[in-house]
Amino acid sequence: MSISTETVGANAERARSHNRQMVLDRVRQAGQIGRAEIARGSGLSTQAVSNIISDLLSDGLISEQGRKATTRGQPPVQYGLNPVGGYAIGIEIRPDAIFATVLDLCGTPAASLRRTLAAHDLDGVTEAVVAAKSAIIEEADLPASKVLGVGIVMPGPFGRTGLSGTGSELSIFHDVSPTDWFTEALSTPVVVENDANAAAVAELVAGVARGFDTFACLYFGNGLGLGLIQEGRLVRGAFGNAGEIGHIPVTSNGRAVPLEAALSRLAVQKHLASAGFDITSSDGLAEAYAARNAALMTWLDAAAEPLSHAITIIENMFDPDAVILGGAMPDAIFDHLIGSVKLAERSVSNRPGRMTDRLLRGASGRMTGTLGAGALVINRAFTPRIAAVAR
Amino acid sequence: MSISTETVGANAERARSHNRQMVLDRVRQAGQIGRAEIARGSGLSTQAVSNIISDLLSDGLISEQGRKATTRGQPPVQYGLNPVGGYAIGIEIRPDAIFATVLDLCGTPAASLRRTLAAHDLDGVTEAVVAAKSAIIEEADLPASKVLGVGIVMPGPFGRTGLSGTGSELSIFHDVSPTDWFTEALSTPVVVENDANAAAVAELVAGVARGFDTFACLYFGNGLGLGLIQEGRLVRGAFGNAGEIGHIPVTSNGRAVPLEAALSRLAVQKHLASAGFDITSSDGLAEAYAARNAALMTWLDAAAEPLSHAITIIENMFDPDAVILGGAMPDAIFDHLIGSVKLAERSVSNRPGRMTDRLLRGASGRMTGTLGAGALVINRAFTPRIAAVAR
DNA sequence: TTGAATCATCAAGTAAGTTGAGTTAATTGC
DNA sequence: GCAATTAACTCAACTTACTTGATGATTCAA
Repeated sequence: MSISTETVGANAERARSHNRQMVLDRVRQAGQIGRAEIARGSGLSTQAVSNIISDLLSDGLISEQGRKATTRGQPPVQYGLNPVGGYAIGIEIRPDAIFATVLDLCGTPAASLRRTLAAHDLDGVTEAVVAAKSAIIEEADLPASKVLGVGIVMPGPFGRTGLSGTGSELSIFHDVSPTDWFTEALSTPVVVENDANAAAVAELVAGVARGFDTFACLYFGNGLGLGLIQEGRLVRGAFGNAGEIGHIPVTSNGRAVPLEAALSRLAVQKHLASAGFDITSSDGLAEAYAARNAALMTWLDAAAEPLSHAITIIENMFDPDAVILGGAMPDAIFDHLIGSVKLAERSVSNRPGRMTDRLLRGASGRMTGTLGAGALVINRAFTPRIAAVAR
Repeated sequence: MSISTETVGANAERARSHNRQMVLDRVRQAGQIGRAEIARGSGLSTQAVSNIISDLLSDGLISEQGRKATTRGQPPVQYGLNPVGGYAIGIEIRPDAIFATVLDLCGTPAASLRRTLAAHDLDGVTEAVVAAKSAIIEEADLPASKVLGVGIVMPGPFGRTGLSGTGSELSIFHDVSPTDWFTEALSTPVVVENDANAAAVAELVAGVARGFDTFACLYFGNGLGLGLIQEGRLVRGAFGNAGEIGHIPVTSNGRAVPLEAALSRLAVQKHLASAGFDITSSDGLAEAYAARNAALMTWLDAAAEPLSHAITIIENMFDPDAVILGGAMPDAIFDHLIGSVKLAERSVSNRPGRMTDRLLRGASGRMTGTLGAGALVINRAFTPRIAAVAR
């Protein structure tokens, strides 16, 4: 049952689709770019690029944006993404609610909604997801033709593993492929990932990881997850469960505990509860931090070390451009952690002449999971597909 | 200076090259396979596959191997790799010596040699590598046209990092790209990787990882490295230094030490030395193990725990098909470790219905680095290239 | 023995990229 | 100010490599 990817052959049709997505991706990465420049960078002739650009123009995915002043010669016409050329729907399934959002091509949210999740069986969840899709399409008034697909984010790990029962995973999908299931139920292209992977893609598409090729996103959900991007693609593992960093044992006060017992949203809530504070919302945490709540500050002091440990593991295992913190914590708390953590000197990431900090705060805020769901779809629209296709 | 990959456009020429490599890879993976089956699996027409097969036949890369008995219809002609259709040269640069080998298309060694390495400056090393290449070509009597390329393995990490000076890395390449340097010096296609990555590819091409898509190879060099394969490709990190697992701190006897201080070839040698045994060769270790040397057995007992810890980290971070042990340890010692290590229950890899053990011993023996150097080239010959090209 | 199923080849057709000549539009240098 | 230079862009013919559909080959099953 391992996820497997298979390389497919190239024919004219697939080559065209590949080239279209490649050109689109170059336009996105550059912001504005001309045809000749794309041709130089891609190894295609300017004529081929010209034809593809004219396709993309008539599909409304890109728009002409003036000419660029150059040193000599005819100034190249610049093209940029047309944000309203396509939309992605992102749906996040949380234990208590379903969140849905619509992102435009640039990854900017155009609408969003929240529905409490009553039933937790397969049919109930499916129905809720289908309803959320219809509702958000209606709310944003999207023509069906502009919907690129639906991204769905749910807690991992997927399938039966040794971690089953430790988190908030959806056991209703233990024996059903969620991707196949929702593709069927929604009759649309569907991408399914866990929250940490989605957060990483959100940062790649519209966050601080724009321009990065290889990075890691340490994600604070209820537990602690890790989204890994290598050469612009998700590192998913053989069964889609890579990045379960929260379950790595660390020693805390001489005892071996899972990392997420020391470093996660639940960990801080538990610590605060034991000090008599019942704080469960992000706003509550932000207020407590603003008020310099003593229990919270103690926890933050204690959290710096396991965080440093986690980052050392990530850096030495992945050699990323940077590690990004994301998820269910107020920005102020992330900033505090980033300021107080002592990064290891013995790390492959401790290199002279770095262009960015080793540790960054994500830009997607606390809705990063839902935004990430949409970002998965956007990302797929920009990813050329000859070579490997998941099956 | 980060390694960057760039997606290129598809044209007829690149599509053909992609398809050739894809077909070749399917032939390799299947052992024996017919044209129609390749067509079904690849999404190409049988006619297209037929044309490519006839190309590969006339290049001598594959051979006809009879017809397969089927239930009905004309029995398909089967094709398999022709081992003598191409050769890869693998060169491993160790601190004290240079090893070279020639592998045929199936990854079987055809010749090998060892040269002591006198000079350690850039020119000296370069000269030795160039000489090793000529010598091994002469020894194996290879026609130039059949040489697919040269794979070079050297200790990492590459470039200036926070780990500089802790291992046996080649500091002469701190400010030169080894790939560019050797491509120039050898005027052949060159692939350069560290020993752990090469070991992983060796297992993928001709070892126990044949058929795996996503796995990890824990490599005992002087230190401890990790080679990661995800969807058939190396996970290299932003700067080619992913997998430096040996530098992750672990607690041993209450002190934080790098993992490789507890678990590596140097670690066992040091432990034996402190007990009065001067054992530095693999044969020596194997003898000591056969004799149940008390100091060695103590070390092995103590090593089980850090090994278990390392595997837990790898499994939860990568969700691999399996973890493979490879490198500079006698098989008997690996087997002992595999038998004695207690794998964590709380792991994404602890799943019901597994097809393989979670922990396997590599098949390449102690020359795995050198074999891996060749395997890098073999692997590249089978990897379709539209999509991403390193630059 | 005939029909179904599958593999295989041929020849014509087609999609998509390439090539090379010619046009457009800007800067540079006299 | 004007010609030369440079670079972007377009058109039309050409090329490559895959697809399609017809035909034949080979085997098993009824």
